[in-house]
Amino acid sequence: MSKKIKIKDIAEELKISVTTVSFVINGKAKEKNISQAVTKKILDLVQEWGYQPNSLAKSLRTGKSKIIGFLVDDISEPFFSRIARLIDEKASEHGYKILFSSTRNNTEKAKELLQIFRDRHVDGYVIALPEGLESEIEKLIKTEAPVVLFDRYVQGMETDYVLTDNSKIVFEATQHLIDNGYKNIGFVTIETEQQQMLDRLSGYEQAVGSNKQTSLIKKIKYKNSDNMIKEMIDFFKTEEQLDAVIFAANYICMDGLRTFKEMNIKPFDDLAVISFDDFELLEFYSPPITAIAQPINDIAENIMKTLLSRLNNESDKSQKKQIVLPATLNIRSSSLRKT
Amino acid sequence: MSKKIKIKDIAEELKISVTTVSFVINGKAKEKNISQAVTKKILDLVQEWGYQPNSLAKSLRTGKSKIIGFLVDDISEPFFSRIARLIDEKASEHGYKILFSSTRNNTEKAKELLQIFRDRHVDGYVIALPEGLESEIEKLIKTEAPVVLFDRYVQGMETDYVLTDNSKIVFEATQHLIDNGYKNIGFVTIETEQQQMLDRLSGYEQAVGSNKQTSLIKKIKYKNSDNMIKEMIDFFKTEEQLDAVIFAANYICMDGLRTFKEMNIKPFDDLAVISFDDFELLEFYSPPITAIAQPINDIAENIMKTLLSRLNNESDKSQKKQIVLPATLNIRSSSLRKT
DNA sequence: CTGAAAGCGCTTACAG
DNA sequence: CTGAAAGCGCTTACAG
Repeated sequence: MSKKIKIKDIAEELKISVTTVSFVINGKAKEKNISQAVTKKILDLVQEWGYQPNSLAKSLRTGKSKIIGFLVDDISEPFFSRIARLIDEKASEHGYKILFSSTRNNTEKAKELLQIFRDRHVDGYVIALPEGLESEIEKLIKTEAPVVLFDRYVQGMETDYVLTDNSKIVFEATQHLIDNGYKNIGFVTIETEQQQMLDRLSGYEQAVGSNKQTSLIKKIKYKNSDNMIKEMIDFFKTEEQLDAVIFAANYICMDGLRTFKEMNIKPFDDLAVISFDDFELLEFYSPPITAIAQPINDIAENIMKTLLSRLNNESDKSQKKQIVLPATLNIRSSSLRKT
Repeated sequence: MSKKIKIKDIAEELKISVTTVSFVINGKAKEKNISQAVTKKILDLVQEWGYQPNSLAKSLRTGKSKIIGFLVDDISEPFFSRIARLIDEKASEHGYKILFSSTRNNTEKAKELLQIFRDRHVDGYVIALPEGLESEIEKLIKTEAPVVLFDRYVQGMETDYVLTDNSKIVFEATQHLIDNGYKNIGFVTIETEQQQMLDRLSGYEQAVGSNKQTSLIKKIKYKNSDNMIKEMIDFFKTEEQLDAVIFAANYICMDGLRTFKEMNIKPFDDLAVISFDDFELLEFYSPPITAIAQPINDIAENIMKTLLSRLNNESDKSQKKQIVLPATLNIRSSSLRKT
């Protein structure tokens, strides 16, 4: 293996100073008035030897690590892993890499991770805010490092974030059911303070309310699948009049479908169904299930646009960017009008 | 925000040398015969001030970054993102973090990424080998940094790896179909040199061969979904005698299901089906589809066990660890015997 | 038992 | 136009 080449080696070989080499490598040849001849000589040798600056030393000196910390509940959730991929692509284009970790709904762990990220001098953060971490994040935001939140937010928190317009699209989804003649629409969500979940709920409530229908809400304490299913069976048994149901998130819908299996409920025939979050399964289910699709590409793009402009100091720091993106309702058979 | 504390600050406050502070912080108090009193004084102040060593400086000095590079085709593929989560968990327990990137089937990009990882001095690598990167990886392996491959491998390559026993489980799956009376079993795979795909194919061929059945293999050049579907339609139309089919991977099965939709083929009724890789959709499909499940937990565990033992120099470097784990056949309705 | 000092590989203010 | 040197914050061989 070729021994690691240092800037000093280049300088010595060419009998010039490391300063000059450093300037040229960092593209400051023009600015620093380095002669064409010297510049070329350096670049050629760099090429020939395949010199790569030691990024650790660079980071230590400049205080920039070119690393972005990505913090979510669980990287294996499709929504998060897709965002991860897209963000990584964009980041790579700009010389950044992503350090990720999953908090697994554990506040203590999340705090630790934040500490580790800080300790490793990540240049910026992309975070789906876990519950209970609000004050830590507030502290973090006061730091120099830019922070972009997504998916979750806290009302009144002054920071950059990128969200889906949860309340609006759930309003539309509910209205779609109402328009198709459904009169007893249930809404299954979890017991939580997470603002995005509350927004989804409020979209439902507004639609139901403005149509003078009764709201039928089931809030389940999220522990595990078994518990979710038990609670849902209970809900579906109690509320016999139900003719439609909206599941407020991916994992809730999954457990909803498990419940259907258990209770032998057939979407559309027995109950109209809409899922928040679209995933492949819904398309292939029989009948195919109507779903709200979050604009994953747009979300990732806006996260990175915001973050990069912060990292490059292109935007006014005191002016926070708060972006709310529209979602789409993918209408399939499960929510059609009964004829 | 509190100014970042350095080791020097601690030393000055306590009127001792940084050497002593460094020894204590790194748990070498005993070894270096630092007095109890001094040790306690230091530890208390570290606690009080919340001192965290600058990991960049530490890395530069020691040459260890405590970062593991994770390289896969696409982090958003469920198989990979699940492995990512599990690996991150284990790594975190040992003070390591994961830097990830997706190669997106782009050899050039993969090479770049490897270079970046090297440049960032990652301590170890976990890689699902992309095609065309064999020689790069060989080079990497000769380096000091430990490399653990998973999912993919190259025959004859001397390295640590963790694999699923592809050929055996596909043999079993094929045999299962044969035992259930199927006589014209097709196998849909992609045109590739990837060893794990060839192993799956060979499992099929052995089973079919040893039962004196004819092999019906469709190798599709992987470009995109549309192309896959087109080719599959072609295959299913040509091979009319087909009474069962095995899809050699997750994404092939997805396109297979799309093809079924297009052609109005119903699994089991029209064609017995088995998928390599189990995912939620298959369980909910009607009828539920039999699938080969890779032992994700075991894979992740073995990757990290191997990697950590290398990182700690606990195992003989010349002795490579090659682990092959058994998979499971989850039998569902799509492959049952026709009565 | 403890400390002064070199060095990891860079960048950059300063000097000429 | 170019260079000598300080310094980022650590660790550790060496000295006492």
